[in-house]
Amino acid sequence: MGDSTRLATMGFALPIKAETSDAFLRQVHALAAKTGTDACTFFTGKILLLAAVTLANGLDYARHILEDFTSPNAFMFNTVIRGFAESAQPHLSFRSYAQMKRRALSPDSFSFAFLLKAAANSGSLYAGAQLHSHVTHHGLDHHLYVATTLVSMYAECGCFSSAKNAFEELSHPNVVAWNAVVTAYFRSGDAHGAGNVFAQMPVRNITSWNLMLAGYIKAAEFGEAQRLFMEMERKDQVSWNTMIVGFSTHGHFEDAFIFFRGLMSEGIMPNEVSLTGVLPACAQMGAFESGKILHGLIQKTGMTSILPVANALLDMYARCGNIEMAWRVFCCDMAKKNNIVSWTSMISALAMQGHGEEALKLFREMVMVGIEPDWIVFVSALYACSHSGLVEEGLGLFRRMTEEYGIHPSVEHYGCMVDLYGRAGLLEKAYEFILEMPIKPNSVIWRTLLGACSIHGNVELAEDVKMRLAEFEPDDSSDHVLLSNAYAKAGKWSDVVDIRKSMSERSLRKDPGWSSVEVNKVIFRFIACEKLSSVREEASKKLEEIMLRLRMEGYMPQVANVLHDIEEEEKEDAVVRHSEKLAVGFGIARMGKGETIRIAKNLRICRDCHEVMKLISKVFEREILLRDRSRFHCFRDGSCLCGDFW
DNA sequence: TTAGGGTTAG
Repeated sequence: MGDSTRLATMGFALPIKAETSDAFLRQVHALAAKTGTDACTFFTGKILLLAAVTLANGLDYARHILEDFTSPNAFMFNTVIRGFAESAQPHLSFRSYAQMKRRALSPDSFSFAFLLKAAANSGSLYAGAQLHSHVTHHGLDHHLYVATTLVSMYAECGCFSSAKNAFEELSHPNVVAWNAVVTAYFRSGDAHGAGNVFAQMPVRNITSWNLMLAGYIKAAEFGEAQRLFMEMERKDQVSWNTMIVGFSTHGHFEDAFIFFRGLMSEGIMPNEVSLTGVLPACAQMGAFESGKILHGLIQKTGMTSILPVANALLDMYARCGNIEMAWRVFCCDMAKKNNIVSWTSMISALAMQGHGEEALKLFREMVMVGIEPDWIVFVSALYACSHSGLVEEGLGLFRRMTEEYGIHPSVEHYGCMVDLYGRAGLLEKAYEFILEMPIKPNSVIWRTLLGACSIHGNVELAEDVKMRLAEFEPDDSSDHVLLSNAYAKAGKWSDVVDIRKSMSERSLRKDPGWSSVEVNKVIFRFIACEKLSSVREEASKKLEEIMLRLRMEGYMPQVANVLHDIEEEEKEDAVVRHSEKLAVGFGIARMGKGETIRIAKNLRICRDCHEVMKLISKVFEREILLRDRSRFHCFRDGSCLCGDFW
């Protein structure tokens, strides 16, 4: 067989999703040029397709091949248009389309399917509407595939009425077109309308059901999603994954676990989507033991080399406070290449434990190995600085972010800077910084400063900031609490009482705080004001015992003098029954002495709880690892590794 | 040899 025949045959044999190396493809192409095989549109078309789909810089390569080609056909252009449509720069598809027209080639239904996808992916209604008129001009607006893509494009670009019109153009829509219009309803925020269309559908397939699940969950209609899920005669892996991911991302972690177990008990093997769904639930809840079991499963199924899975695993260990295991995942599997997500998780992990210097070292290492920092990793690096009191380093980093990397600071970066000054006690600097910000400060920025005022007891500034915050959300209870903490820190008890009273009168309550603790691989979550249950009773009883013992050791609650004027009921909710105290009580009741009590909390720990945890660790000889909204606290022998800086 | 609808990490 001659070279040219062999190469042409290869054109047929090369599978599209093949793992192809850049060198191999270029070699094949060069050989083809020598033998004249590259004149074959079929062969070169396939090369273009392979380059566009599988190579890192394949699109530019493909475009160059196409430019040099004497007589390209529509297929070749479609391939490159498709490649760009799915890339990070979908608008480049339009350039290839222009080139196609310059070469006097007529776009077909395939071209428009890809081009409309490009318009959808770039969110450009302008481009989409223009393409629509080209579609009409070519008489393709009733084409099933093109019209379906039109529906999706308009929905994606936020133009619901046009999406509906495009659908109504179809005299015989098939199930895919129906599905597209249901998705369009959800996109427009009309879950009820989507439900009506779903009810009218002449035929449904499993995807119709699955997109209803996803739509209801995105609309926070969890009950509807559950009801539909129960009604489904057949559930595939996507159905289960939709529930796991959906419930997990909306903070319903227990439900995410239930669906994950449901998937397993159906005999379906969890895939990377199931795991990237359930691992964040473990991470948020601090479910270390459950996370370890998942790690075993991941190793057994060879998924450690799948980067999103490895990164979710790394983040789980980081958020469960096990930095050693996080390191192990970060370093171990040589088959996977850590990307910026892995580095960011590792940097945050170190920062959360107060290892600011090490976090910054890792950041520098990341830059050294050639990873271009993005805005998120800068948030983590700045967070590392603020949590370890590294003011100069933080300032330098903030400057370099713009000067060297051209990243314009977002409100998150400004927040870190305010925190950096604020925690370090440079409150006036923080205040000036906010006033000089080129973007309008939001409530988070002001609340960060208010938090710093409360730590340092600067009442005057706290009052000013509180006034500014009232413009945003006057009824936000956390602002009142922060101001009252500032008064407390400054010893102004009567002001504390006034605030608490006014909160009580206006029935402002704190966000329900929760804390979770893992006992024997089972997670127990305690919520501040929930009704009595047997578990809660057990925790409360133990807590009373513990507090009695602590009082005997000389502990005085920091709130005793704060709350003397407050209604009895209010006292109940207050510091005495903070959820982290219940969690630790439950941990002591149920766990053996040598076991670390791991607690995760959704809000920041208060000073009183921090003191109590320190005492418990000493009096009861327990190690307590507590992750709050801000960082990790590790209580051992009567002190915390955070050194009371948080 | 190319297509339309549903689930994926910081």
